[in-house]
Amino acid sequence: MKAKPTESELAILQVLWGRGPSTVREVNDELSLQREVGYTTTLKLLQIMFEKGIVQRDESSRSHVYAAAISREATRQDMVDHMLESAFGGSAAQLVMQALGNHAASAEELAQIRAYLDQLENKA
Amino acid sequence: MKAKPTESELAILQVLWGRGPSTVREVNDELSLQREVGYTTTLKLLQIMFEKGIVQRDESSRSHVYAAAISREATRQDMVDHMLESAFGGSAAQLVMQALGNHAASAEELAQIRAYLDQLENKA
DNA sequence: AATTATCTACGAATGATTTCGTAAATATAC
DNA sequence: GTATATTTACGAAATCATTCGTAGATAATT
Repeated sequence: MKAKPTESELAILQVLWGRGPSTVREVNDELSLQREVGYTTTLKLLQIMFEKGIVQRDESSRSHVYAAAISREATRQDMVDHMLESAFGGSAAQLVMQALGNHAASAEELAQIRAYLDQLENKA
Repeated sequence: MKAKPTESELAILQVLWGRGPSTVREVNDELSLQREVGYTTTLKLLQIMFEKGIVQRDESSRSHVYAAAISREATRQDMVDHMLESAFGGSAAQLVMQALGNHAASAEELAQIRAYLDQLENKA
């Protein structure tokens, strides 16, 4: 099952991952902090995402409660895989260097990455 | 100037970056190796990309010759930046680890990344 | 009880992307 | 020179993503 949320869907998933299960109102309120978005627009998107199986919902109360049905991890991985395939010729190293290049990671982040590399190599 | 090519446009850019300046026929022949695509579809896409300024073209011969007008590097960077923003909360380290996680980089690639980290830290 | 507010469902408009058919011009082959 | 093939330009259909208005049901307020 490949997760390929659209741009708007991803924004909603971010809210659900961050807040946990939420009503349309709650999702819309948080989205509205960033950009203007109508309530029924958020509602419609959540309904579409429900049909697609991207979110699940609890209909026991009048205000349905939506929750992400795909994990942040898995979604990120699918997005990275897709980008690797479509733009980096499958080379993770190329992607990594591009990501670090113009994006001035902090010393702490760099150390974190080194530790991760150590872990990867010890496993092999 | 933000480069945000669509999926199809990216596929064409890949061909142009790989082959250098090419005719519609040449681009279409290469694309056809991967998936079925009509000649006029490729033509139309290149015309649209020309209008958008994504490619340039030489009309001196009857078969126009198209070339990428944006670099692979810059395009990759824009894509990475966009993904960082939309899915990784701006954390390059998170993206890097996600990219290395399920994608079993070779020992050679890992070494390449280490060298790149060294270079980054020496510069700071 | 009547009014107001909130929520869901639905449909539809808008815009972007992708695809390809057809016509006209030009070149190539017979 | 006539027929065939190749190429460009154009338009338009098909699909997808985004947005929101309206109607109807339910709840809350007065």
